[in-house]
Amino acid sequence: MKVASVLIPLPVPEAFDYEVAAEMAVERGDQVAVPLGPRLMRGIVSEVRETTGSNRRLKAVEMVLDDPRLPPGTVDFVEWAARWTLSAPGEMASTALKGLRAPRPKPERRVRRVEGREPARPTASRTAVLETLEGRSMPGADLARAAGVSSGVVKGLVDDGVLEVIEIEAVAAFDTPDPDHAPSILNADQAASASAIAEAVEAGGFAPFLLDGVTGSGKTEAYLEAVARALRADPTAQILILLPEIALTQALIARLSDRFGADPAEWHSGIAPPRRRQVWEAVVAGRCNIVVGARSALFLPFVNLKLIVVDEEHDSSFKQEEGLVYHGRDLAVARARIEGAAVVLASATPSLETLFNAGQGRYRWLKLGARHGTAVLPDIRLLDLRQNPPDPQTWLSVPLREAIGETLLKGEQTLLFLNRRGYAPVVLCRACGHRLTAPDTDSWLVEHRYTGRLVCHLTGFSMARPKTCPSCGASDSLVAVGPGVERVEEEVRQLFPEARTAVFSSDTVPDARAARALIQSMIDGEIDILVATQAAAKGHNFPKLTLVGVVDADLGLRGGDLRAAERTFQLLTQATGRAGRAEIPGRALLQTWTPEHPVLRALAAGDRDGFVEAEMDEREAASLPPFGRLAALILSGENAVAVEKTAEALAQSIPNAERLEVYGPADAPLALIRGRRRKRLLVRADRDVDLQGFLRAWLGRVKVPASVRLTIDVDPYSFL
DNA sequence: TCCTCACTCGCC
DNA sequence: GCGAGTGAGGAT
Repeated sequence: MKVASVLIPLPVPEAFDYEVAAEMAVERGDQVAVPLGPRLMRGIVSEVRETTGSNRRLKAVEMVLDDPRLPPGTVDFVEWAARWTLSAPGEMASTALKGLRAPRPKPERRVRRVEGREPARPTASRTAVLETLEGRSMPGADLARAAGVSSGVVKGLVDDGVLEVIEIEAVAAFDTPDPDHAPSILNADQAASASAIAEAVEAGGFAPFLLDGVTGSGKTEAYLEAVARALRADPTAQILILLPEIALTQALIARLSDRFGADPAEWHSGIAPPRRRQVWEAVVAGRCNIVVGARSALFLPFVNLKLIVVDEEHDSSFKQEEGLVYHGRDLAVARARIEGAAVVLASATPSLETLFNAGQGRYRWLKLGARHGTAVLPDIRLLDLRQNPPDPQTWLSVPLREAIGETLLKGEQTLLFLNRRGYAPVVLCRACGHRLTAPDTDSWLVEHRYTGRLVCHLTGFSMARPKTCPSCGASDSLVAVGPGVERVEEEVRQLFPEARTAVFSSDTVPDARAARALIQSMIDGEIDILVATQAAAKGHNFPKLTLVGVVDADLGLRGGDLRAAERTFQLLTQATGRAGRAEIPGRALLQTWTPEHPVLRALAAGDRDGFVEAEMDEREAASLPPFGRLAALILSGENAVAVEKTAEALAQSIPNAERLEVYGPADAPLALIRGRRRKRLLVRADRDVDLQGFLRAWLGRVKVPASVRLTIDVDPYSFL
């Protein structure tokens, strides 16, 4: 008997077996319809085998669906990713079918001439229509407009049988990229890096690289040259370029279009579903060479994947925290290994994990030298707020104000960086000290003056600012505490009323189009002072920007997060790297209360190696990543007792293991979100311990009731 | 004694 | 994810 294992998009731990009728041709990767209980479900065949029968009576595969078969590498990858993240393989598999959810784009209806038919009554309008059409076909409405007649005339000709309506299936054409369209002139470092990558692609097989170069050193040109050479060697090669954020895709797509004379395919959650379907079908058919996308593009059904680039690889946006929990960078390396492809992790501030792998020789380390052209790294200085404290209720110290004024006088631009949305991060009552929070949630409400509302950044809850304190009832007692970008902009406008200011945050820039518009007006010099969250710290190039002021360089160094120092270093490096990218040298001023902090000292000295060395030593001493591995278990539920009991049950059944410890259960830092109690356990293991195996054994011993949700986060980034 | 509702389990 | 099965508690 022939049996197929089928991955079904449900939270079940394994594939289900189905009998395959003798005459039915089924292969691994096929999409099939299978009965499950009373329903029919779409599934993906993970294995087909001959058996002599089984204990269990199997249902039969209903039919093989007409949709494309997933390539073997895609199925391997999905199964590996499910094992790695301890998630249901069928759910992981269904992410590889995301492109098929939408209907195909509607076929276009056009009219064309029917051979040999003439209008019975050739009026002037009808003749005009037929002359406009000539031998072509076009949409009826367009034809009527072009001929200067109403659409009724065209319809009349169709009714007469002179014209006929045809439907044209919209098969998206992806132009073939031309590797020789507009090559860049590379410096020696760039050329050497591009060659190393290209040679690995041509040789075939898994080859991981770290492409390491400061902002402006030309990483993009280097990897695009490698892409060009890969395409020259194999015109059917497929290349995936991953970016941490959708907002960055447009700029890269424009560069790819310039370089290759063809638009790459774009893939992320912002793309309309019918278009996604076109991209998905083109990728699986090998009709599309280059895809630029967010982390979900890793699950596309590539048939000849040769190279993956993970740009800004250190960016924690690659970590998906909701639904399936995975890290796009780590999965990119895994996919490359499975497909036998090259993978390039590119960054000016690589993650410690990647630096560790490069240092150990697991990744080839490609270094790019100085900035392109004449631009030099900005002069970075710390402003000690203990010596220059800002006035009460203001956040800009005198030296920073003076620097902004000088920059303004010279007609150059300033970026003030503060990684805090809204007007004020906390609203509290002066009468009773109560801090306003969202209902049933432990996180503070942030005041937004533009919208006049108090917003919870965690749950999205918002409310009008109350007149009286909800806790003690005092009136006019609520005060906004601390600065957000809106409040800093208010201060700037008071100090420099003549300056043109703008705020760049996810509130003022809700989508990619708005981001592009704001970035363009910055480039065009229509803004003098831009106050921005991290949304503007990444990847953009502002030629007239010469001053970057970091309002609160200590933000992010507080708190016990494993990666707090690393993240701060990366963010501030990116932010200060915005200054002076063109002809004019730039400077960066960092306001801090702790100028002696090693991260800030390393930053001011431009000493990345010094920072990395110090941070690596600390991690090694504590056996934390990259020297050890972590996994977090988060239990949550509305029933606090059930959550508590489950956490206790887990703590009671920890399997024996060497070189591995379990911490907790403890209240999660945000112990209450949307009325759900949260408990957390943390596992630390040495690098060579089978962490996933341990977790599987552990979870096999404990029954988690349906009222409690268990989230497993292997290699966690967020410690909430 | 019957009915409702919340929860649990299996689905191949 | 969904439907069938189960058992406790309430109204009749």
